[in-house]
Amino acid sequence: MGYTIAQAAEKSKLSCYTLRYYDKEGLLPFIERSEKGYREFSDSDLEWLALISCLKNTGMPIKQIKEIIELTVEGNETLPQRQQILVEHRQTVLQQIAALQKHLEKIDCKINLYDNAYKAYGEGKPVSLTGC
Amino acid sequence: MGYTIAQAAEKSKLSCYTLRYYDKEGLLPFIERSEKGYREFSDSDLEWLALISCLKNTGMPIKQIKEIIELTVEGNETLPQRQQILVEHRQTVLQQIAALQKHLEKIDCKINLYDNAYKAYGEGKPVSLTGC
DNA sequence: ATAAACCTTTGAGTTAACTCTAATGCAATA
DNA sequence: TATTGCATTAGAGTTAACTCAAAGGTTTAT
Repeated sequence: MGYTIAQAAEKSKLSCYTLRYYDKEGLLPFIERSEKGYREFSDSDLEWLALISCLKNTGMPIKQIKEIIELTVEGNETLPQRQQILVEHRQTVLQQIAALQKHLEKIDCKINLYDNAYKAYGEGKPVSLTGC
Repeated sequence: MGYTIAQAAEKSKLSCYTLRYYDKEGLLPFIERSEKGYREFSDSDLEWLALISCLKNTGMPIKQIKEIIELTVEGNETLPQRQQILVEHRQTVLQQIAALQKHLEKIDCKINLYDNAYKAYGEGKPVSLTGC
């Protein structure tokens, strides 16, 4: 019978609104409909949603996610292209992690600076916040 | 004399539009003005911009960045509050990195799966994309 | 059988963070 | 001194990704 949209929303941790929006944007062409037009989500649909969430949460725009879906619909000949998109996206994720780590260093340095500055302030010495 | 907005934009790698927008939003209360009303950015202003960019690029909303600026304007008594905001933000950055690393694992796993799937497809065997 | 709780669609509204346009003024140069 | 290029402002427009409201049909429980 499949899951209702509310059940799929709960399992995927997305809202019903978001699921309908994704459907409207062409991200869910594989979802079945009941006689009366209700969406019926299968377990494999939920796996797709997990991949979509993964890509979205790593900054892939919905338009590019849609490209992968469209290639998937075309069939197995497109497996290399789909993989290529993932390989390129993998690189951007690595870059995001590296950037965050660099930013983290700066934040850590600032936190230290604030410690020193507050001590200096308490002792009536000149307070400096520069250095990182 | 200080830097013009175009020079500050170049150095900070932000656009003039963005700098004016940040000013309008209250993120740059320390910027001086020339007689004729032109902004004059100092080196210390550029350091502030670097911190603002760091916080923005780690997902801090402009409203919260503004809070830090406002505390700074209040004086040295607010050093502990400002530090506290950074300490809490540090935690969110750690969580972002952890989340990205988890997503990266899934992407890596999918890339592998596509390899196997394409081989199976080439050999006329059943193609499966499930498993991660 | 009727109310409550689902589902549907279309299309409008929201939010953040820009991004640009228009009108205007100042500055540097041929 | 006229043109070119940079500066200013207010306010409108853009974009992505939702988020919701309205109007209606379906299902479930009393």
